[in-house]
Amino acid sequence: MELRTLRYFVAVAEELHFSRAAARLGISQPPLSQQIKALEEELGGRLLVRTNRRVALTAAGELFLDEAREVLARAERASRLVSRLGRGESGQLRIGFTTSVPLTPLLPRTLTHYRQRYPDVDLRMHELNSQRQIAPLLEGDLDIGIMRPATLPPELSAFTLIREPLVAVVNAQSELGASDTPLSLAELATQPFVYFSPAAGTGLLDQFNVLFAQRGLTPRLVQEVGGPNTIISLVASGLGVSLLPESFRHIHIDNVRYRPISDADARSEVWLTHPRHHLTPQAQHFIQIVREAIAG
Amino acid sequence: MELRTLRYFVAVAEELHFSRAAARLGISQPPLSQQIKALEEELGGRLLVRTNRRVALTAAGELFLDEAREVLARAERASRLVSRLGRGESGQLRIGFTTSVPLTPLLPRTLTHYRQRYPDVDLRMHELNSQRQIAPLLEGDLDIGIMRPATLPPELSAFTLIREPLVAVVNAQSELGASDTPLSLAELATQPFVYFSPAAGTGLLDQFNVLFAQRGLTPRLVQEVGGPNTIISLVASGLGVSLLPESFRHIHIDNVRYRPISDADARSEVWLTHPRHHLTPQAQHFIQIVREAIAG
DNA sequence: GTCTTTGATATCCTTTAGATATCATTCAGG
DNA sequence: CCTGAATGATATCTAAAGGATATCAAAGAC
Repeated sequence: MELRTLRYFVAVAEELHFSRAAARLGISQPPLSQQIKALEEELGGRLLVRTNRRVALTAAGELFLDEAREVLARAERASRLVSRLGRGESGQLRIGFTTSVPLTPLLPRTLTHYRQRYPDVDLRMHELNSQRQIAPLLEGDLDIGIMRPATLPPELSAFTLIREPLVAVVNAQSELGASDTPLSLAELATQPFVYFSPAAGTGLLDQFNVLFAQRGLTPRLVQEVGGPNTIISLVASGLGVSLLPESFRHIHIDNVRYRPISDADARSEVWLTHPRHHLTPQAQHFIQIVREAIAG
Repeated sequence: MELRTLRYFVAVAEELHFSRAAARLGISQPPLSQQIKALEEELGGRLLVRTNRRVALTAAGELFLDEAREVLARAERASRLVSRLGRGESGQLRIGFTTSVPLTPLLPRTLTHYRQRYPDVDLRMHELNSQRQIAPLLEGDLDIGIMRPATLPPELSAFTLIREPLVAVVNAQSELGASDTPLSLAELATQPFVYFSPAAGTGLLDQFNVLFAQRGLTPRLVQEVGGPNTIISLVASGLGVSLLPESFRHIHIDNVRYRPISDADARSEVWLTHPRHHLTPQAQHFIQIVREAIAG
């Protein structure tokens, strides 16, 4: 017994007429008669009484009609549900992101598009620093990570979403805060620094260290903190200077001034990171949309 | 999508191993891979992730596994239910019978056998006189009628279950009640008669009329009654004589004596009547068993 | 009685499922 | 790091099942 058989039987039971049912099914009448006959043989009893040019259901046929409809409905429902899920039109999408990412227009814009295109996907956003996104990505607890550059295990793959210059964060009342002109890293390194602690897990710290090390500079850290907002606050209070991606310019705080960096390699990136293989369809769609947003 | 596809998918999802699943299904591995692939294409998404010699379910696959099991279970249930009903192992059987029938051992014996063989059939016995069984038989409200000979419409068919002699029912105190020897219809016809009214609907009345008319006898009816028990009671009270099938001998009432009839054609029959075509399987089985009981 | 309707039957063809042989990938173990 | 076993994918062929066409048989309708 196959679903086709059930579809055929339901058609005949509804039309009570083999030829009409066959036309409805888009097949010719003889195979339909044969299929019904085979079904009756398999079940071991008549489902239809073919009498004097009239077709009627037996008691068994009545019962089977109900049951067959039920089975077909369930099968169709299963197909629909799984199809939607498999096509990434439902289900969920779990995205990790760092603090700085919502400051750029790219992510909000992408999320808006994605929501419009896939309104039935349950979108779960998790604010996590770069390091803390890696384990969930590996374990399948996160589908996509949006993070600063980091050393990734080979199971993860990434591409650059945003490339932005670094800017100096200085106190407006301080010596360096007197101007808006570009500043070199060497100049900046003369000042006491407020920066992330290694425990903060951000990829920016690595970049920071590399940049200064390449120039033989060792800035004096006066305070290690956990988050960029704290950095900016402490700069505002005059504790020292800092170096952050340009998107933090969106954070306006009294007494804080952002100055461009003249060094050409003082740039930072935002990565989209994902498991190298076996992306969920939802994640594939998200990546598709984010790529469109970058291109457009 | 067919049930076979679902069975295949469930096997793979349970084994998480194509070759083992194929072995379990009794097919070889390549067609199984192809069927799963085709299923995934139809649904528009992956159900299984084939990674490094390990097979795992996707989210869509997990969902589809549940759904597929459900569909298969329902289909099997439908098949089982309908099969039982269609084979006459469940459902119901409605039998009409006249008053005299339970007096013979045939019907109780047949019912016992039938119940043993088909314990799940809902057996409904309706005590109805011969005439009143015809309409329900025609309209499908009765599957089988057990009745006295009657004129049947062509849609009904009958065969003889029991052939039994008629006996005179006489009052023990009366002149005819003095002996047990055979009596002729002519002798009996000299006495006042107690018999069925035409409204009683019994086939016996027709036979009665024919028997006497053939001999040019016109017995004097002193009382028309509705049922055989009333006839016997009235004979007991001395109102007259009567003529009944031998099975009524089982009814022992004081002052009533049964005497054989010497006329060879003074016999009656019990018929099993049924719709000529389209017997339900339950009815077919009952007829089969009743025939065995007659033969054995 | 003849014609039309309608399901069943017979035969052939097309499609699809399944078998066999082989390949590609991966991972275990030396 | 290389070799070999394990395992799913691919290619090709065969067998079976589904479906089409032609025709028949039974039963009402006129």
